[in-house]
Amino acid sequence: MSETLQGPDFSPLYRQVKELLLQRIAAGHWKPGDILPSETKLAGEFNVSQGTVRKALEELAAEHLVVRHQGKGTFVTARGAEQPVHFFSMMTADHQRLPPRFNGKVTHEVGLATPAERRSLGLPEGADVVRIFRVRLVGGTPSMFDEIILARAQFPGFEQHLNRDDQVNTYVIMEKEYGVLAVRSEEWLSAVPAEPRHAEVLNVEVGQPMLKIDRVTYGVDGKPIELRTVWVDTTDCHYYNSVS
Amino acid sequence: MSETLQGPDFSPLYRQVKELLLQRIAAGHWKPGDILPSETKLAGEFNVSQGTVRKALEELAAEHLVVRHQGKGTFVTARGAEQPVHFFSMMTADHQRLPPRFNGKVTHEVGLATPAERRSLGLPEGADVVRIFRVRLVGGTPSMFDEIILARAQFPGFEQHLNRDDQVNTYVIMEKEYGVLAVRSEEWLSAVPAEPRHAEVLNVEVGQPMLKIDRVTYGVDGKPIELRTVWVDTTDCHYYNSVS
DNA sequence: AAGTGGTCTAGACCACATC
DNA sequence: ATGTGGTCTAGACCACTTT
Repeated sequence: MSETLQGPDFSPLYRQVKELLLQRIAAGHWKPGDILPSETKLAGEFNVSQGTVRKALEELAAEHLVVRHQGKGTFVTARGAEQPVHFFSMMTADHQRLPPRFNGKVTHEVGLATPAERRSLGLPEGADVVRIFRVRLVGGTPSMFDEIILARAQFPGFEQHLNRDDQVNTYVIMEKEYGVLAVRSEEWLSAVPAEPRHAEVLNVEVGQPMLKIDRVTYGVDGKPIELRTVWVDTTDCHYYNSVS
Repeated sequence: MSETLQGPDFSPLYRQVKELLLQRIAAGHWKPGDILPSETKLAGEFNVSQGTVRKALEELAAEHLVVRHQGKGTFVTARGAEQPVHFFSMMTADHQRLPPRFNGKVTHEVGLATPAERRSLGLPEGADVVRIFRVRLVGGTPSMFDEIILARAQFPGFEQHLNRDDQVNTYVIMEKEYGVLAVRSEEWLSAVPAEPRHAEVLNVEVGQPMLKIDRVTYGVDGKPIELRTVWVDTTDCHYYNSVS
């Protein structure tokens, strides 16, 4: 790595190191929760200085792909009971995080992806998707209606995992069962009238204002892995965002 | 700065440097748009290494308090036509930024702050607030209703600045007229039925779903400077958020 | 040519966790 | 005692901007 690079695809050394680490994480060489080699070892392996490896790791940490602990080491991000998914923005009225809790009735359907779904998920024509529906509870009362859309080929049998527990997080399942790490989401919010199918299960009137959240979630490689729409009765909770 | 600090209020050198720079910006020693001394000069002044100053500046840049340009220098963040406020999350239906445009009819009232307003703004009992009301246009049609609440003592005559132009940004006014830099916002979103006062000016039916955004904005010193509630008709626009 | 921030290196010492 | 990441330093060279 000592020769000078100048080509059009030039990038700083630490970014090249970051890219290599990213590829190994994406390929499952290190799995969520695994410890990475120390800065010194990585520096030796890549023939760069420890400071260069450090800068690569700091960027990965800023993107929540790894977690660093002084005295312990650097670990691939793992979600679970201890480490909740950080990109979940619903809060109770008194600004507490919402504990994940569902009513246990998960339904699903398998079908051909619509053109819009294919575009958003990057799927070829004729691909199948799984659409999963469930209801989230806030303080015991049904308040949110989830519709989750996944590529069937990427997550075969996904819906079965959701039926096993009433508080499973879909991103934890993706991680533990399919080795797919959710990294980033884009969300679009609007206010819409409650539809009959929501009124039925959420104990609201048809037409009552609901917060609608359209979300696309991306994996380590930057490709979309999930589409989700959530309809929320915001009587008892809010969507929180801190922006700087 | 060579003696070892160990006390309960210990903080790394680069954070102390950052704090000093922050204080100077907050005090108006450097104003928005001003260039800061180079890393080398700051390092000399503070008797630390250039790398330590760099780390302080990088943190300030990450928080959008300064902007760095290779070959030119480091500048205090300035908002305006060129550099729009980055924490404005409403997008048109086709994912474009909304140009700021108001209908020009700004109304306001001055009154005693309510207990809730005092708590949110950190005001003493008996303090006055100004409440400003205006309507934002999306593609020419009125779509958003703003209620802006400010401490009267901090921003005397603020409402007059809003009447001068139909596309002024309140944070630009705070910066240019009062030397107050808005740095961070917290927002809470919910869906609510349109009230009569909104229906009247936004051309919607009473009861129609509206996106309600409650926002608190903080200044350089971390103290709240503005309360705002925005009611949005999300027919033609969405609230966008990218979360990682 | 001179000055700026961006990258890279090498080495020192510290704080923290584990053995 | 050892190993980890966190801080701090000093110096080199590069890329970009302005004079």
